[in-house]
Amino acid sequence: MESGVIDVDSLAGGFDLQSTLESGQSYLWWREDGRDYEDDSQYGGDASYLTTTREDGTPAVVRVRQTDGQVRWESAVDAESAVRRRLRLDDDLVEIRDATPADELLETAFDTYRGMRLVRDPPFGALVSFICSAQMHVTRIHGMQQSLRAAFGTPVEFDGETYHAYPTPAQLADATEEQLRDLSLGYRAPYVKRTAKMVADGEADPADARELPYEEARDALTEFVGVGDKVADCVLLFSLDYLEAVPLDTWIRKTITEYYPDCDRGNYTDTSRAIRERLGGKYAGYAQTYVFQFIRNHRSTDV
DNA sequence: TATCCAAGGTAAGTT
DNA sequence: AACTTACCTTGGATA
Repeated sequence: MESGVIDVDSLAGGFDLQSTLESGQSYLWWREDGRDYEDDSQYGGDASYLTTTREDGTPAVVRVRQTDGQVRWESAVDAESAVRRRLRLDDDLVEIRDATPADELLETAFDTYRGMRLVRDPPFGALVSFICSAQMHVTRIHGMQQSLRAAFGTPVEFDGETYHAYPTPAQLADATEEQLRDLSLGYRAPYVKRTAKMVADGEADPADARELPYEEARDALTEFVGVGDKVADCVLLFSLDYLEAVPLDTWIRKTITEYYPDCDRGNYTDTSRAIRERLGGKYAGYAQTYVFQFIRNHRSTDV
C-alpha cells in the first residue's frame, strides 16, 4: 500500500472534497461507507471516497479522504499525480473567481461552496455516465455506474475487498442491450452499447475532441449515440478541460429564466453563447458548476 | 392506495 | 431550421 498527503493550504483557493465529488459532476467515485450522496445523516464531512484508475494499464483502486486540512490518498500504486489530475488540485480557484462576474448569485454560490473544484474524469467513463444521465436523478445515475462496474468491470482487490474497475469500451460493447436494461438503464441501454462499440472499434474516441475549438469539439462529441449538446458539454467540462463549457440542463435553464432571462435565445447554441459570456467566458463552466450546486441544493426553499 | 410527474435529454419524424 | 413526440424507470408528490 502506498500513500501520500497533500496540504490543502498549498492549493490556491482551498479544497472541499465532499462538494467536489457530491455535486453531480462525476459519477465515477463512490463513498466507502456505502452511503448515498445527499444523505447527510451521521456524516462529519470526512468520508472516504474510492475510484479506480489505470495508471499503467492495469486498474487500481484509489482511496481519498480529507481531514484537518489535509488530503490523504492510498492505493496499491503511486496515485499522487492521478489524484491531482482527477480532482484538478492544480486549478487556481482564486484566479478563477477573479475572472468571474461578481453578481449576487455567483458571489453567494462561490462563498457557499468554497474549495469546490471541477473534476477531470477519464473520457470514456465521463461519456457513458453522462449518456446515462438523460432525464435521470443524480442518485440513480450514480447507482447505474456502480451497477455497470459490478456487472462488467474487471475485479480489483484493495484493502481486503474486491471492487470493480469502470468497464472498458470493449466490455460495454460486449454487453447485450437486455443486460443493460436489466440494470435499469431504460432507453439509454442501446445508446451505451452503440457508443461503447464505436469506441471499442476505433471508429471514434472522445479524447480526440481535445484538439478542436470548443464549439467544434461539442459537435464532434454528438457523433456518439445518446449524446446531444448537453451531454457533450458535460464531457467537455468534466473530462476534456473545456472550462468554458456550460451544459444547459434543467437547473441551469431554470437559473437562466430566473436570473439571466435575457440570455435565453431560444436555441441551444445561441443561449449557450449568451450565458457563457454572462458567466465570464473562459471559466464559465466553473461558475456554472457553483450555480448548479447552489440552485439544486436550495430547490425546496428557493426557486 | 392509485395516479401523476419530473428527473443534469436525445433521436427520429413533421412541418 | 424549428417544432413534436416517443422513450425506460423510479421515487416523491398529488388526489
